[in-house]
Amino acid sequence: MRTTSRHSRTRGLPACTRCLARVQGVCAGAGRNDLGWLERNKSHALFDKGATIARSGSEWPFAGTVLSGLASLSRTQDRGTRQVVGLVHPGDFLGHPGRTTARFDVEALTRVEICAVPIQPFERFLQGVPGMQHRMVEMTLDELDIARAWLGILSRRTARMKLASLLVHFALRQNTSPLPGQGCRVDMMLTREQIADLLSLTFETVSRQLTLLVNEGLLQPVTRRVFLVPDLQALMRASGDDDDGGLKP
Amino acid sequence: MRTTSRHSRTRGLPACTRCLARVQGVCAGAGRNDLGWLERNKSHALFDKGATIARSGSEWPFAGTVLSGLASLSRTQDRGTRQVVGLVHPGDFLGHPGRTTARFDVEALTRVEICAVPIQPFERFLQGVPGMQHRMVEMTLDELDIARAWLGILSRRTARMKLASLLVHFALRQNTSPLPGQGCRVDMMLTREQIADLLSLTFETVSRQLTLLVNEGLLQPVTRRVFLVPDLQALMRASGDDDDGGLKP
DNA sequence: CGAGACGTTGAAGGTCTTCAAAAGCGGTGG
DNA sequence: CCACCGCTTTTGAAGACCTTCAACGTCTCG
Repeated sequence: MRTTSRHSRTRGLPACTRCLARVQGVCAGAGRNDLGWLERNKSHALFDKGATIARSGSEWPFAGTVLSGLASLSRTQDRGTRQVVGLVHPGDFLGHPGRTTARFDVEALTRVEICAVPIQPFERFLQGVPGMQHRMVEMTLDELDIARAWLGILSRRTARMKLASLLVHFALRQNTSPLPGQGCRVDMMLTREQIADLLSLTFETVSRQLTLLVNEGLLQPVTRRVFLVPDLQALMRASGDDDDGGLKP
Repeated sequence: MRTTSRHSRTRGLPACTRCLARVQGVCAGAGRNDLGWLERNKSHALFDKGATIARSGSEWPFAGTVLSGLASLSRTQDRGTRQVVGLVHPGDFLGHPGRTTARFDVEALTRVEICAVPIQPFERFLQGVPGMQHRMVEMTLDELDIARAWLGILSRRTARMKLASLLVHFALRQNTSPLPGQGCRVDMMLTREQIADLLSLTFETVSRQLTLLVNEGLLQPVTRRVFLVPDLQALMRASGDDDDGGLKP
């Protein structure tokens, strides 16, 4: 298995104009002319599952947008124990303006595909495009909101609630407009062990709670990591105080 | 008990030049001349314990720095349940540039004293002072780091570890330079119930774990909410994987 | 002092973890 | 193709941990 990353110039990358980052990512702040600069300077970075994308304390290798896969931001505590403090989904941006060193380890939880621009040219580029500068600030604020939303997941009291919250989180990230009452698809992309890691649980508990949710009809297994959610509202209810899952008269 | 806030013009406020915000807060980005503007426009806001400082979705009433007390940022879930997503300590800033509505409820956990500036004049002021603009971005990034550090506390597996983490968090915020091997003082400022709320535990568990930590000599009670930490390193060890509390041979 | 909020302690029960075993799935090579 | 291997997932049983319900101290302030 490859554990290193491969960079390749632009090859295989979608044109900026049809990239998802154009709509929701950094590039939403770029004008049409600026896109040309990005188009010329971007390159493709691939990371295999388990690869380290950035290490806490060391320099950010690049600024970039995740195109596919899933990465985790984690802190390594004093001794060995690792704590995940956030997830990076497709469309999310990696790197911060004015901050050259990483504050957290970034690890590829699955195979990860990134559209990357070398950090220094990007910084200089930012100076000249006020729209993108402003966009970067906005994105930092968004990131803050996301970190706090993530807190809301982790701080749930029971394993059931944590898991339901995480499923909802993935569902909302993967389904652009989940209609209420409409079913939707959720790809966890992770092993039970990785999920357990995220939620500070054991993989056995994750497995048990998942089968419970399936038995209750809140989930339908498609593959082992992909589920159908028949009723997202119901799942959201299960992620909160849900003692009345056993309906009270 | 008063539940509303009182604003009073500058009276009782320390001069900007000797304010802690000058060193570590927003104002660290301000020049000497800019301080004059702040000095003229700042006012004093007092909130009693339990008072709402800002409500999610509604407009920020002001931009300001907390001078004393402790406030919580919390999300109100779909139904009733409230989840704390962060703490605001003295020296911390409230409000965001370019974002006029609050994303979270801000509640005074104790009596809170704030040095406030009306939001619109402050926004205009920011435009003219590049140093402070930059400082605001930095502070947002810091806030992000703090939110993620907070995640590290909440995601601890056992009540003992959560509590130890929170104690360390407070210790580091309240003691500017805690020397290793040196004792330090921690003021929790909160009731057992509020602590339990923060950590998603019950107040009984908090009480029990605190007495355990005291019995082990990791804490010495000063008052019910103030403790002496004889060995901060030891407490930090207790906040991680600490099975060897029962020393292994 | 008496009331009310805050804090401690005990016992029973539920949830999660730990240790252990076995089954399912995906590859590789004979 | 199938046997085999490693990794993932499920399931079971025992025990640790946390919560719940309840009673009792303690502190503070009118």
